[in-house]
Amino acid sequence: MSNASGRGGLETRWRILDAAETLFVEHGLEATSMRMITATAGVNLAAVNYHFGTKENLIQEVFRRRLGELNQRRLAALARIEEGARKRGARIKPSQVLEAFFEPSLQMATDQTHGGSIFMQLLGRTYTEPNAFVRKFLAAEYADTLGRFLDALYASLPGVPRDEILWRFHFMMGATSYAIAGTDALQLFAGKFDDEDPARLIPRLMSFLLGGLRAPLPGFAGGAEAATHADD
Amino acid sequence: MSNASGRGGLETRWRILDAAETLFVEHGLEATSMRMITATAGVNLAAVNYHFGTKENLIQEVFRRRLGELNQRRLAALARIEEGARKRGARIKPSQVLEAFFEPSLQMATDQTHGGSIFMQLLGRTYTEPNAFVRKFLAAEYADTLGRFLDALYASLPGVPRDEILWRFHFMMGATSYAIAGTDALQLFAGKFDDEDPARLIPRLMSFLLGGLRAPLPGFAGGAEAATHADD
DNA sequence: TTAGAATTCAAACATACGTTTGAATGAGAT
DNA sequence: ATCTCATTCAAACGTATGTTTGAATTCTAA
Repeated sequence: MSNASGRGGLETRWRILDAAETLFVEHGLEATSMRMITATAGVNLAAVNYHFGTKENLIQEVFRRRLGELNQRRLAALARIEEGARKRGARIKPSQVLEAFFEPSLQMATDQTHGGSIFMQLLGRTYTEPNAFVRKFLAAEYADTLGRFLDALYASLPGVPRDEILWRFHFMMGATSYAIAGTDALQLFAGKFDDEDPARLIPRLMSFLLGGLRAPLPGFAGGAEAATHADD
Repeated sequence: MSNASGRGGLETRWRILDAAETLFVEHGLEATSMRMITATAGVNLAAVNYHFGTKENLIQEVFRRRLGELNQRRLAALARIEEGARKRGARIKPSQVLEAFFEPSLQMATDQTHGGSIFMQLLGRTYTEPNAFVRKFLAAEYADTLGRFLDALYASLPGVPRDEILWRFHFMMGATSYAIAGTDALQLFAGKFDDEDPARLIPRLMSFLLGGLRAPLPGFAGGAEAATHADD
């Protein structure tokens, strides 16, 4: 092995990852230079290339470090509700699927103590990242989790066309990304945003997402789902 | 005046604006260089600085060119429904406000003939742009329109706390941006996206947005609006 | 204590960036 | 035809980028 605890390679790696994560949120991926990162981290310029090879690899590591835990929490929550439904012999409710997917990210985003709150801002902004390699990497990193959740959602909404479910899931991810990525756009018109309790964001968004999912299908008279109406 | 029709300064300006618009969508604002723009436009490198001064000014011009028309269409639609409601002595319906705001952008985004479809992709991605000056510029450019629509939405939902309305409008903008900015994120998991008719996006999204707006308020028993009750 | 590997460091690498310059070119007006 | 002014052009400007290098330093293990 290389080094023990205090100094040495391992801490340098973490300092770089933390600095990069913060700077990526503030300035974006491309606009954040290696020199900004190493200066913020308090390490030598060459340390990034020594520990990560290239800037692209560093970006991937910044995402991988948090995304793995996030998706594991999501899949664990999904397994839990699937198990509960199996025991009761009932079908999973769509609201449960949404909660299993979106609540972990919202908790990560609003948890002050956890370092992930900065990362969730970054992730929310990066979904629409034009950079090709970042999009490819994110899509690959998400493939399994997203596929599992879509299947669960299909199963929870038997009569509803899969296209419609897919689109609505897409819309929901957009609303969530906005909610997490920052309120800058609207903050100018209503100063009430900042003094709000960030924990209230979760029920607010979940309520909105469920309403959108249950909305009547376009061109249909009936609604997308009849089962839930349980969320007070 | 300087030049007549075919060649000359005016056409150069437009070629640069069109090229920049397209490249900004593909690569992002920072990753698009002056040399890429001028090469695509088929003009000399110095032409950008000659006609627009700096790259930042060019970015602003790219947005201003389309954003003015978009917001004028929105405000015209809002004035129309306000006039109609005034004549009937009735209150404006929230769904009408949403349609007045979101439909013009969706039409611009899905209209193949209009050059604005590329721009709407750009706009959707830029809402979460980390670049400070772009965010400030966009916020200023949107201030009037957004204020007018929020007031109309408040008036259409008396009884509902303004904070909740503000948040939900924020969520709706997120869902819309995602819908417009591209389906790349989900396209990998279901190949059904591309062969869809883009015109169907409008009713799909509008239905989702209305469902989200009408969802029960978090911590309340009743719904945000009593008019619809249409789900399931 | 010493050998050896891992890590840090200052300096330089080649390349790309946005911008500026000054001469060449074009068309319109006198 | 000549003057004039807007525009185009090739070339260079200074600066910043990501990456590499080779020597100095630090830590680990024998």
